[in-house]
Amino acid sequence: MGESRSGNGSPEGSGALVEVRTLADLARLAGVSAGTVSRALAGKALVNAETRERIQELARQYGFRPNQMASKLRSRRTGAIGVVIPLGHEQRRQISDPFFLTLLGHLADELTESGYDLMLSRAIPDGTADWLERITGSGMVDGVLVIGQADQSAVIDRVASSYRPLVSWGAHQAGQAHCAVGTDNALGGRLAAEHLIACGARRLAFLGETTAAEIALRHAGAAAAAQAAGLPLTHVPVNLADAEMGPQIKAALAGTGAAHEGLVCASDLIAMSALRCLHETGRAVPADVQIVGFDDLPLAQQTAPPLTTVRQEIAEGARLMVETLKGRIEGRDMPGTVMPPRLIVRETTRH
Amino acid sequence: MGESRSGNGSPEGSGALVEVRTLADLARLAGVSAGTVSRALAGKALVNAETRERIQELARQYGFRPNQMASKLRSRRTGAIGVVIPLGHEQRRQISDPFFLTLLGHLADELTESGYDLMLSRAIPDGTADWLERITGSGMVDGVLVIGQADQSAVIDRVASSYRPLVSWGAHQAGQAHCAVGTDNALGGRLAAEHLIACGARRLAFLGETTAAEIALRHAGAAAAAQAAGLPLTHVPVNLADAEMGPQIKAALAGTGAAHEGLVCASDLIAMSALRCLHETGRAVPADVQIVGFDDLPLAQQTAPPLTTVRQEIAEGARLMVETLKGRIEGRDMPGTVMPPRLIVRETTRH
DNA sequence: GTGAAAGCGCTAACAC
DNA sequence: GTGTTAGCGCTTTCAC
Repeated sequence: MGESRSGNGSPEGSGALVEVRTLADLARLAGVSAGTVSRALAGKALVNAETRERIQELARQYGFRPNQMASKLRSRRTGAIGVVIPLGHEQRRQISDPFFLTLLGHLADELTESGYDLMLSRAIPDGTADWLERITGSGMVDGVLVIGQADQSAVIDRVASSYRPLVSWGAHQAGQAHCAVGTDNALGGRLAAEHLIACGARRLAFLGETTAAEIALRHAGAAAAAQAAGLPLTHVPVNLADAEMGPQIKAALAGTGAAHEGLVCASDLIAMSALRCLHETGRAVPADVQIVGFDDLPLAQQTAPPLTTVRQEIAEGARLMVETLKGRIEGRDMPGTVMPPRLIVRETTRH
Repeated sequence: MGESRSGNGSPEGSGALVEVRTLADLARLAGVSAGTVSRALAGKALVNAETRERIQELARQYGFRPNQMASKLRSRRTGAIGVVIPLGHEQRRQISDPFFLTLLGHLADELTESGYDLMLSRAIPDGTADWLERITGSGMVDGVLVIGQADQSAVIDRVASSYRPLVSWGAHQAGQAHCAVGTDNALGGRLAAEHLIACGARRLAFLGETTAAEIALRHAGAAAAAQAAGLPLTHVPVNLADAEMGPQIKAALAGTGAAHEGLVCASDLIAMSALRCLHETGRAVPADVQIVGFDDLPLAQQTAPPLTTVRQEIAEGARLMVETLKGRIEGRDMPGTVMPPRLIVRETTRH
């Protein structure tokens, strides 16, 4: 149910009440066949310019738009891209991560630009692993973008092995079968830790849970840098998705005997939380504790003090994802991309 | 182009390579008719339980999923809701407002919960006013949710007059024809200003551009409260969508001869910017200047000091929007809702 | 340049 | 219970 038509079915300035919902209706009005109307509305060249104009004008008057379902069924092209956010088990049933949301915004822009509609799905991988197939196999989309792999890399791999037009945002791991666009997370983690070390921090901690591959790589990079410098790096697995990060962070920071002087945060959001915890417990940033975030979301500039962070090129990443996907839809075998991260030095480190 | 099937077309553990893409294919395999397969897969009761199981098992083996396009065309029910974000002229071509993104996340949750897909469109109302009709009239969605009216209230009104299943987030204005869910913005603005006044602020300013009706109402509410108290309220029309809010705010605050003591901000984002500007220019919050935000986004708790703000119930609003839309899809004439705002006192005011 | 006809893959009457 | 039939509204050969 639910009317799916706009327009009141009457031509402007006329009292006639002809319902025109189909090509055939309009064809009758124009005195041509449905085929001609179809061609005219599609702007095909084979139609007499004058008839085409007339038909288009008529369509405008009656507010007629061809039914997309029928069109897509017939032409076997949906013009839509599925965008899926797999929510790992650790997360609440809520799309709220500002990084994903920002990426989503950019994807919406890129897809619209390319003439695609965007079908958004929130997937909760609960037991049965067909959350992705439900989208790839629905016949509703020409391709799929997966925002973040969470802990579902295996599922994505499996599906991608037989469904080509799929690109994910995330990490590249050894043996990974699916096409991904993302940042060099290990390098990012290393940059962050090295910067802290260069700024004089000696006791380091990494804040963030490492079930997602991306975060694990950031941690590994930071750990490598710490080891190279012969310094300790504590791992504090705070949960990203949670509003109650504060208590976790405080507990963790208080728990260790030694006060940490340098915090590598798995995301800007965690960094903001840490910033606030330190503020509340009376420790000065960057004088007592130095902090580096990850992502460089717009809000990283708005914190007080502004956040030193490892930038991911989100807009560029969105562009690449869509470009790569379009290539794959056309049958080309586009590779993934690893983008270099960039350290943005602001005021939470003593540079 | 673009394969839209997953599965490799062969049953698990068998070498057979039968392509099963249609109901007819599966019907042949199962030795029944297409109609029966359709009923079995839809879980209809009229099918022999045993045949149903067998068919479903077969479908699973071959990774078969009925084509949604065909299904929807035939059943005249799309199972999708269009979500549109009209970007007013003042904004960049980018969905980035964290309030909208947060609302979008909640809408995605609610719609998924109700079994609907979500078709996201970014609409740029450029000249021709058919950005909404393109969605309502496409036959692709059972209903439409509009996130924010921007300066397009007239267009939404016009479309809504003949397209019933439409609900927007935003303001209720006199003479408004479309169904909206939103907060009592004038009351919110009043609460903010009254609180500042009660906390001792005497020179007030409202930060935010008022082309969108919601913001205009917040301003009006604040202005009314100021007038009732016999106090001045300067209007500083900073642009919401812009990363360069900082300079605008600084210029505006520096420009006026008198230093403002109380800032009513049109959004939490503007409040964060103001917070930072004041920090940079060495004015203490809340000692010198007090600030009230609007929205109560999660990040309002993360600022230093945490933001006093006027809370909008975003999750509840999303739930209401979907509930209202579902009613309208079923033909009921659901009214809109005005939700009460709530002042959340944190640390940017001297309560 | 235009019309007629044949489906796209599915669902829903209607028979049996 | 299940098969058969007739479309959903459009696009696209194929004639003319």
